[in-house]
Amino acid sequence: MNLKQLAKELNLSFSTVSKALRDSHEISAITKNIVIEKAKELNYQVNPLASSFRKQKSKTIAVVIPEVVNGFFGRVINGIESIAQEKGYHVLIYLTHEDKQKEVSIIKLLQNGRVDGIMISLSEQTSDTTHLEELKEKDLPLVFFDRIAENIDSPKVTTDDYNCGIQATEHLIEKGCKRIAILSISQNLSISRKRMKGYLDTLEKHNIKQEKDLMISCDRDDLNNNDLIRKLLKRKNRPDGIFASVEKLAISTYEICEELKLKIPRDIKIITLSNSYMAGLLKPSLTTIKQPAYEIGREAADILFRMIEKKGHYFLKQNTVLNSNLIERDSTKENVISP
Amino acid sequence: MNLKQLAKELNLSFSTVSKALRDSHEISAITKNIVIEKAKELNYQVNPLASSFRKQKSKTIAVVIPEVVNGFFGRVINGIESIAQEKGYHVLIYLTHEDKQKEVSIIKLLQNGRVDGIMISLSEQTSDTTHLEELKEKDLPLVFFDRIAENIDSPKVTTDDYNCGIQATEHLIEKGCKRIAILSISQNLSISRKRMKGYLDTLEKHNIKQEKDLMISCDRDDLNNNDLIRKLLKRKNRPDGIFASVEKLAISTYEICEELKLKIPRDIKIITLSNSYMAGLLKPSLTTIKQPAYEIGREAADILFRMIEKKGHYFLKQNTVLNSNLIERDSTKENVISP
DNA sequence: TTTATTTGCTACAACGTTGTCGAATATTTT
DNA sequence: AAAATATTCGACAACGTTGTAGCAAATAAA
Repeated sequence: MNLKQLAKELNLSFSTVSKALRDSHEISAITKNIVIEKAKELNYQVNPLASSFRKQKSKTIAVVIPEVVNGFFGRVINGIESIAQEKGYHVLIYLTHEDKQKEVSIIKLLQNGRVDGIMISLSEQTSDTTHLEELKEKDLPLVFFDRIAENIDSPKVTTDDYNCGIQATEHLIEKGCKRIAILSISQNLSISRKRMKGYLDTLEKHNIKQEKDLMISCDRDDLNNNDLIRKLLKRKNRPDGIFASVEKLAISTYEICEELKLKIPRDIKIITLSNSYMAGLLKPSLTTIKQPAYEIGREAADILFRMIEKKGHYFLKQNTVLNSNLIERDSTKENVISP
Repeated sequence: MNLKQLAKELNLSFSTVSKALRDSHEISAITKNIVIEKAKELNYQVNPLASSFRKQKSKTIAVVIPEVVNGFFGRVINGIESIAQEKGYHVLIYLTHEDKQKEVSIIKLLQNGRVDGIMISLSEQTSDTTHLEELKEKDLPLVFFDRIAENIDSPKVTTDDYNCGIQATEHLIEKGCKRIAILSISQNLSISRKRMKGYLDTLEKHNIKQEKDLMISCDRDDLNNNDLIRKLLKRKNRPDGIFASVEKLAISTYEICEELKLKIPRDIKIITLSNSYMAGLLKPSLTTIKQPAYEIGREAADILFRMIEKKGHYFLKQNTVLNSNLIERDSTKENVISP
């Protein structure tokens, strides 16, 4: 059932029918009604492939993320999808698995009109961003969230990463930690650098020596990460506080502490960024900094649609920063000093 | 840059160029090379909207799921995406949020060629399935996973839900439970009914009385679920074992046990279906039945692509069942009888 | 009444690609 | 050498929709 057939049924030209269905002012209310009724009766729906092709608009956006089995990105997708559904857009998902090469080829794939806009959170391997600059040249709307590329003029939605670094470190110091390690992900990522800077600045503020040995750079290789953490905790001069910049590193730390018979929070305190609804039920319950993931998704999607539809305000240099909040639990409980 | 322009650059007809790029046998190896080189040089890529339209194939599939902030569905998407990327397909995500009406309208949206195939896991409100039967009529390939519609002849990929029900119940009985409650989700879902049947059959096998009061039907309203669980655990004759058919209900139970000062596993033992990598670190660690979510995604996607491309074998009545496995942890530890 | 203007509809040309068919060579077979 | 067949390419018509231009008829203004 297409326009032509529907038009024949109605004894109208197919352009009249097309316009009637799109509520054009050129068509009288009477004919519009007749057409709409008939369309409903015959269950006519526009062919989205033809329509997209003609208009060179796909009504589709792409979400490019490192992974999806992750409370944070899951919630972001939720936020994005909620706005997309409101606006009648479709959402394509692409996973980079933290692989720069995959990210590049995905972006290549998206350059030719398949999508009207792109939302991306960079892979941790991404330092060079020429593949994204090409998008800008093609005028394809682009919004970054969380893992942004600072050098590209596209709207960005992030959390207050620098402040997270400060909060986490301050919290550990407050709870009595003297030697604080940071488990960070790739320094390619600005969020990582900012969290690190928050950590470093806070140490400095408290006159705590910065030690390279306490700054562990992890990546997507979980086994290797575990080795690094194990080595860290096995050292005679091991840290008494750990700031894990992502949840999975905190979980690994928990496991290794168990393995090494280290008691949390007695021997070592842990704080992490996390969105898990299970954090409070861990053994011990895990102090977290919770990011507003759903809101990030909604906000970023909202901006993207404004860009696509070229209405409403947005600025290319816009950087929307949403606040995270610290939820104190047992993993950073102060040690009671026995008399 | 389109075919016509590229052809002009090459002094060839655009149909020749089109064929050369698609490696047609009609074109000589020499011209193919020339064309391919030029295309690379000028960075030509086919317009996917035009190509899709012409072929009436979008190279896109839809994944319709209740939610995404969930270890299970996240992993399934991972599996789906991995196959899709191999095959050069794109993946659209739609969330129903357990809302039947949303599911229906999403399915309506997908009926007109926007996607080449659909994978779905039903919302818990879905009992009537006429919206899915319409898809069958339109010959749109459809594969169910996990939450299937038994009455529709489309390939299905599930786990051994009946067996899960048996395993979980047997495990609790083995650990000394006498009064076992089941927290199940909507009985609309066959997985739910099967798990229930496994539970009931196992009780019968052990001559344990089935009590309606111990069968709690939960839904997407978390607050209401919590009330139901709270009521269950506050009863003087409260259960000593709980089989939660989904993870979030186990987590709620943990929280309510804490609230009511019930000790797990001493006062009450808990087992649940879950894919969380944090289960082992909960307080106490949570005994789980782990579903092969990633494999479900891969298997279901594989079948869908066979259907779409009409090659390889598949049967409409095919029901692929993958096995889950029980991971015993502390939440179901046997009580030691003090002398 | 005549001339503008508006209203309501139709005709038609895109959009960029793909597949069919036919034509011109080139190659093989008789 | 002629005929049959293969190879290689070009012309062209779709695919279903949308937007522009045009053309009547109806209404308003002169």
